Amino acid sequence: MRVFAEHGTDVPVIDDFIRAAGIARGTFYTYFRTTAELLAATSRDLEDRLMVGIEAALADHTDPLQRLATGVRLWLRRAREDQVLCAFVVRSQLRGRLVEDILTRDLRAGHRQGSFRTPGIGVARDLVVGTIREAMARMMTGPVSRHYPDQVAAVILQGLGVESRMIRRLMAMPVPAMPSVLEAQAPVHRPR
Amino acid sequence: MRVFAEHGTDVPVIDDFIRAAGIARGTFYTYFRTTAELLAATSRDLEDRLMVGIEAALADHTDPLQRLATGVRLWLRRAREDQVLCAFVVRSQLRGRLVEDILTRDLRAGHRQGSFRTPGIGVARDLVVGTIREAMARMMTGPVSRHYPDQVAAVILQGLGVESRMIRRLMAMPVPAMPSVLEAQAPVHRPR
Amino acid sequence: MRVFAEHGTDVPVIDDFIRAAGIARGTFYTYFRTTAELLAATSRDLEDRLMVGIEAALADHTDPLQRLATGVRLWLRRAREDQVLCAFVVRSQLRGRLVEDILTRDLRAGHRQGSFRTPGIGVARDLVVGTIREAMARMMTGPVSRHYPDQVAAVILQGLGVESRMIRRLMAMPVPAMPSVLEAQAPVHRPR
Amino acid sequence: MRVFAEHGTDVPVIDDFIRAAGIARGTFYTYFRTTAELLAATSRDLEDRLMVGIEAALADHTDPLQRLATGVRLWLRRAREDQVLCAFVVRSQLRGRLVEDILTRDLRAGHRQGSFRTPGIGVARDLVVGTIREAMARMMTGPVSRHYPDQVAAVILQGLGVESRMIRRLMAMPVPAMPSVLEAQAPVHRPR
DNA sequence: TATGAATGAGGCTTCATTCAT
DNA sequence: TATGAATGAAGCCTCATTCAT
Repeated sequence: MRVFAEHGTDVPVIDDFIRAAGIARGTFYTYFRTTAELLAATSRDLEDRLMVGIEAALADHTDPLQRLATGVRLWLRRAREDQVLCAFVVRSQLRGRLVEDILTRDLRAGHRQGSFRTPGIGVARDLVVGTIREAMARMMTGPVSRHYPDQVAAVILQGLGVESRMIRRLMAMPVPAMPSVLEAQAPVHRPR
Repeated sequence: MRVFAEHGTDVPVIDDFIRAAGIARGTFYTYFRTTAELLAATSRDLEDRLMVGIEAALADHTDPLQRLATGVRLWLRRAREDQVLCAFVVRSQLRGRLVEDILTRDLRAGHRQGSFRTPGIGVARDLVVGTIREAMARMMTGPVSRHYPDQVAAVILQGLGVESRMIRRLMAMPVPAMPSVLEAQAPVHRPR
Repeated sequence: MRVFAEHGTDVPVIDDFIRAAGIARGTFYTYFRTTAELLAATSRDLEDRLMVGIEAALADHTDPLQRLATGVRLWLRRAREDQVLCAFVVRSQLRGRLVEDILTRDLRAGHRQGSFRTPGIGVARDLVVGTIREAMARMMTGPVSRHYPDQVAAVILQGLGVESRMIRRLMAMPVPAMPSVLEAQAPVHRPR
Repeated sequence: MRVFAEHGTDVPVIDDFIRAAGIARGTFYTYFRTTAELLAATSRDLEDRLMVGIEAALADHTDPLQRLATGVRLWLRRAREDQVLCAFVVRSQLRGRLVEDILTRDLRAGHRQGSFRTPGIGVARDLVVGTIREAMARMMTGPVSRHYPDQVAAVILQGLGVESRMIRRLMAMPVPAMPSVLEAQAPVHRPR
């Protein structure tokens, strides 16, 4: 993830990975055929870790509005602490399946119960995903205010049609802790 | 632009351009030193055409809210008609200076006069840029409803804190025509 | 043998053998240092089986003309039943010592007693070996008539100067059975 | 041709060719994608030169027996003077279309008019091709007697059923000169 | 004696860049 | 100013070989 993130416009080459991993050229090919394949595996791994962690933290919440508000705040706070994560997500055009599924489900539920008011689910999703991505692009290039994550979450909710008073109340709530232990639980990659 | 747009993850190579342009290898170097230089020139050209066109259409408007609403609608309508444009912008991470300057100016002005209510200009800008970019990513991959551009514009305005009634009024207004003649006026690139 | 035979122009690699044999990479090196060494062992093994079998079938014959006629017929009949054998011999440029020795001895003896009339032993050997090889190349690529082996044997004898009447008589003789048991007796390869 | 011929068991690598040709690595790929492609082109070129030369020398002859006898003698004499040619043909398993076509035509015609007596055209062809190839394999490894080419031609004709007296008469005839100028007329290879 | 992950030398291929015409 | 063959640096990939288990 770090190698992918650190490389700017130019695509990282296999040499970068083997140097970072401290392995031999040939060893790379025992596990991946191309860097694209490695990118896919890394994305999947990242999504697994991050989204599973957030889901665990949201275990108690059932209200879609609260779930979404808390989920976005958790994601952005986590992102703010990790420029590498931001760079990776921004560069890799990550659109994890798990992210899409959970987000869409909550948007739909919130729409049904009248928490969100947008011209459709798709548009709502584009607002959420696009704004978060742009926020990560900003956090990737430099430090931001401690309040930035919640400010972004607030405009997102505002864009979804949530009332100002409710937004203020949601932002006043404490965010649950993300089980950091999950960070270590990297799924083992099976050699090809 | 088409060559840049059509290339997915992998960066296009000089060969792609000379084949598309029907010129000889050496001729490329009469005009550009690298593909990065060509990309910069293409971006600048695109920005010139698009933003100058929108500015021209907004000539009459002075109210920042109206300017922003109309500008976003024009941009998205134009984008909807041109998948290549969308792909190019999404892929090239284009952040034109002109776009940033005009957008920031209008956001600031609108904020000052109370039209927008967000926790800051930066957050507002991230919402606008991120959502538009995501919308273009969607339009890049397939056709969308005729109403999609205005729906996206509506949630953006909602995210900026504009009242629903006002949004409806703005969306009901006709968009001015973009001087299509500009499309043809590709600024001539001077050989280096 | 099958792996060597199936590979066309390109040389087979160790991976091909371990896959075919169902053994691990490292196990190969317990028995052979290189694929060339394996090829040599395979050739020797093949020669042992084939030539020893033919010699056994020729045990009763002492007349060099009859020995040669019968030996060639046996070889070609055996080859006709086994495309893999043909491919292996054609591809490996096999020139077994045993084959050369026995063939040369019979040609010389037949020459001395006036059965063969050629400008020399070497030329005779080239005719026999070259034609048999070419016949195997033909049988390697597809099925041939049941009579093909004997037809090839006939032109070879004709090339050696044997009279037509004698050729007909030789071809009318039944070929002795090759002790098929030998087929199974693969000499055990001693680990290095 | 020289590079292909000089390499023994091991396949020549692109480096061998660029060194022999005195060109840069990349230049190779302007003309050929693989060494196999180069081999094919070289074979075609060789066949063109050699067979066209022999055909020119046979221009006066119409009798299939005389054509075949002279053609084989010319081929073998030419081969005797050029170990590189021999090595190349033996190694490349060359079976040029032109060779096959002309040979088959003459064998068929000779068969029809009773000059050849073999159990079939295919068998006759295998005898001719196989024996010539084996002769070239011999000439490839070392020098042979001045008479060797004609001796080989003689056993081939004998194998085709030509009478001894006739063979002697044919071998006594002088061989026509092969237009050596053709050697220089290498067909130009078009870049891919 | 079998295993198979790790190794790195050797060969392959692309592609930006030059330059004589 | 256009052309396109030639160039060679840079990165890719295979595969023979080792070695700890």
